[in-house]
Amino acid sequence: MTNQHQLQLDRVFHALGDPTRRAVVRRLGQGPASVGELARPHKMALPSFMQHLAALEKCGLVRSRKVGRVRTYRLQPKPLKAAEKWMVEQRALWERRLDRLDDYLLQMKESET
Amino acid sequence: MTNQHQLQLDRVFHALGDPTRRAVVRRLGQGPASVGELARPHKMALPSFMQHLAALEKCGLVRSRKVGRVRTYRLQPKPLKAAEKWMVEQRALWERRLDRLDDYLLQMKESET
DNA sequence: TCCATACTTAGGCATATGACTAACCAACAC
DNA sequence: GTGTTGGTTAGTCATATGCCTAAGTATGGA
Repeated sequence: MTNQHQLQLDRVFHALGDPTRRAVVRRLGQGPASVGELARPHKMALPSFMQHLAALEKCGLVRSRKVGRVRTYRLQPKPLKAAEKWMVEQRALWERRLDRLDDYLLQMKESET
Repeated sequence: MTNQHQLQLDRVFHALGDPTRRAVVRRLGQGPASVGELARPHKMALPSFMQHLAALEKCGLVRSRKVGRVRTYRLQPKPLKAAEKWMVEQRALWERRLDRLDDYLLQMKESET
């Protein structure tokens, strides 16, 4: 695990730690959308909302392209997968340990007889 | 999805958005540990480190119990699973959409002939 | 050309975060 | 009971975050 990846994970998790930004990720799961479309459901000044978009783009969860005066955002799968991977790995380790613990306790129980 | 759950997710993701706290989670995956044990690998004043533990406990990722003068922390699986679930769901939606898109493009291609 | 649309930039402000030191308890261990 | 260990509280400080308003830019349409 390189430092770069660590920093990336930091940013991704931090980005997801906000309901507005998670809502944006959910929305973009349905397909690309413009700044205006994304902002509409959130009662928040546009510049404030754009900071959230910037955070999402900075951590790579999202990409944008401007055509004419419209900027369109789309979801980017890799960072989400990386974060998911981290959690799945953690859980795997944790569960493996509990399995070993079960074995151990089982052996204890058997050796009682 | 209740507001409570939202808030919980906010806190969990935020908690994971810090390398020190992720390291603690990884460490606790191996089994419970005391404050001192957890703190040792991190060159940071103890009170600073304890703030991280507090953050982890506040979002439910971790629980602690004090016996004598030693406080022992253990991992708590539920919130981690909740966060993982959110991500898996997101990815599922996103991939389903891409599948439909593939179908669509495929149909376009077929109708060309 | 003139106006509306769709963002963008600049700047300000309150609160939250993350780190520190210093001083403080509460159990052991002698 | 005196000192040591393990943790806790209190208080300070710098920076980051998240929101706002006001003003600016650039595109597209009439």
